[in-house]
Amino acid sequence: MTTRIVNVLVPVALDQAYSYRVPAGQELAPGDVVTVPLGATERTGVVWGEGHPRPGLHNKLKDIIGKLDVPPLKDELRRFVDWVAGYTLGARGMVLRMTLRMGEHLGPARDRVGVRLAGAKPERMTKAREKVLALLADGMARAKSEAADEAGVSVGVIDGLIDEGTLETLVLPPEPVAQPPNADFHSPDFTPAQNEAARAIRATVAAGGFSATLIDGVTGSGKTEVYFEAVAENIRRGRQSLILMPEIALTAQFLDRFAGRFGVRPAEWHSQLSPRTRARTWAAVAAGDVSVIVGARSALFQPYTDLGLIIVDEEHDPAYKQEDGVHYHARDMAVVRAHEARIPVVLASATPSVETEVNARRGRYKRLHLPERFGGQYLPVIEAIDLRREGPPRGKFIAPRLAEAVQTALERGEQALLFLNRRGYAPLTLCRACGHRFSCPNCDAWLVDHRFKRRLVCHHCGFAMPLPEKCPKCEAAESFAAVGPGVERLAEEVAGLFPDARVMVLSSDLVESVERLREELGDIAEGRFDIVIGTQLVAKGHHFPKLNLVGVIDADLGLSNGDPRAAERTFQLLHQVVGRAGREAGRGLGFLQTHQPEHPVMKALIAADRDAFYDAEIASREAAGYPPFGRLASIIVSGGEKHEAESFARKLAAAAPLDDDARVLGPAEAPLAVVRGRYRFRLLVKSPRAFDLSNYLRGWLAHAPRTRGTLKLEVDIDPQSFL
DNA sequence: AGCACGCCGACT
DNA sequence: GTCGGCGTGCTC
Repeated sequence: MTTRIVNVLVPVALDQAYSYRVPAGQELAPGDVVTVPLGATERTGVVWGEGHPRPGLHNKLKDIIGKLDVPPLKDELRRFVDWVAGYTLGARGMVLRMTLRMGEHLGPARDRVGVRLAGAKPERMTKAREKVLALLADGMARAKSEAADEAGVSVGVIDGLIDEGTLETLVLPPEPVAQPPNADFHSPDFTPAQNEAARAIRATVAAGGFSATLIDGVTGSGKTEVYFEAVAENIRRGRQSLILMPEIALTAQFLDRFAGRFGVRPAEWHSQLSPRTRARTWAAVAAGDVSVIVGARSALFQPYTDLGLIIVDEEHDPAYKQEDGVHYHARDMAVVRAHEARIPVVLASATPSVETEVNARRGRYKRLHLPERFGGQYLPVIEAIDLRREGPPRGKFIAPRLAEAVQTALERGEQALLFLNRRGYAPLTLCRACGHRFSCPNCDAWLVDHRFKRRLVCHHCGFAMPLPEKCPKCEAAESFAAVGPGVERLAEEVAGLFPDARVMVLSSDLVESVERLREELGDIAEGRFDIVIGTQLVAKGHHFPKLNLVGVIDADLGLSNGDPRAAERTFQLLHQVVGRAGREAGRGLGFLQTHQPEHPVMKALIAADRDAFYDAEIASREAAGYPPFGRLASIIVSGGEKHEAESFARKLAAAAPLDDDARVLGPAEAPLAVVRGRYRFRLLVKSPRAFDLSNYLRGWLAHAPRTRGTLKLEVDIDPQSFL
């Protein structure tokens, strides 16, 4: 009898599935999760298909060790893994790894100890014991810790009652990861526009099959409530729903909103889950016990048994792009997965990505437009402050007109937000005597002065040093000058202008913990601060009812870096930030301090003419052949030695196959030429939209020289940033 | 990605 | 003389 051979994909950096012998009597099918020997260790892998005996490999074949007691990965998911690997040029094993990140110990869940009344009265009665007995009088079993909590006593009391025989213990079934949501728990009051959108999206879900829908509406227009209707419809049909969010937007506030609509909180999936919860959630998703999961991008790779709907909230958010390991864009892959599974995908945004906007304009995506804010929420009036004509005094960063507006807000007892997307005190420190500039020893970047922490810090590698007494070059004392503003410096200026105002500075490096940040945001919402100074941390999340004024200190900040998405990013970020003004009072005011008020981004924001921005941006992308009108890939070659990295990048470029449709640009020094002591060179590949760029790159790299030593090569299809 | 193997510098 | 640094190459 010949032994059966199967191919098993292991979650390591291998593109190939390896062949293993199936022990006699072992039943295996594609998708089964198995343990196999690999090198010196054992790994968990997935049966990817039938294997065939290959000469020369005979005596190398090892036996499958065993099969795990979890549901097999669906064909649909395996195809998705293959597709993502093929598209991104990542090793298939590394893509599979994302679906198997479920915690190592998938074994049976730890027993939960429950208690219930057994009968016998305790010899000694105490207040605490009375409380426990009263609670358990109904005869129902409860988890030990729950019973203690609810009775308001310590577990010691429970243990005492168990010892006396008053209570008995039993093994409780494991607690479900999430309770089943109720599609009809609460029916929201909708405006006519929302009603129409909700009706349309329910119909889309009911129709089934692949479709892509953009829910397009400003913050406060009820996008979430509308896509909840899609989720509700999908729940009624008994299928699983995935709601993707940028990690940072996955807040308690959102989970509560979900609970308000569906009666229970959804299951969560993100990087901060404990290993145990991770494993249980994975198993529950694979078993079909979870109906709705809300998660960050990695939730896309979960082993759903019957996924019926994917929502991508804030679809334009740059956080959807994974920049390390397998480079993938979760929004794009969500569309692919939906297509693969033949289910609807819903994208939601107030400022869609240009890609999505183009798809909506061309009718490839259905657009559901939610035109206005509801519940007394209004859009702010936006004005530019032309820094060439009415800029602040030298060394200051708040223009007189903005300062006046802040003063007015304070007099009215309202809040003001000053937005500056730059951490620290000043982005550059130089010596006035000799011109020496402090730069990072490991990176091609200036050291940022962080006065609160009394350090000069590199934002790319984390290098930090105290500011020396004297200039390290010319030894001049007291000669340092801070150049440019950061939020800390802005706080100093604000303290000088408005000495009585209560000021809060919010910046990621000043955040101690997520809970602390939540408290601080809560404090702001409740009006315990007058002026908030913040980086992009303040752009999303909490709603501040008393905030009516937003001042953008440097609206041009993101525009200058030669990145093809700079304008889009800036528009999205500033739109979100100024949109925070006046959501309740209806007299929101936003100021953009800019050197280029005629820039399409500024003009569109000021005129509240979003379409004007998209028109201009789409036209310029089309003219340049940039996405979505063409394809783009970047290859970063890096190495510890500059010459070595550069010459390898040149050899790589020289090895590029000739093709009329593929243009290879570079190598050029990457915009961040040195990071963490590694020299970086970048190649860009441009092609028409219809060209299979992934395949071209695969062919190229297969015959390109191999990296040696410290050299590293990173391929990024659809790069989102050129850094 | 792990992990072992292997070849050069400072130490119980 | 060995311990251990991490560069290189392999994993059915």
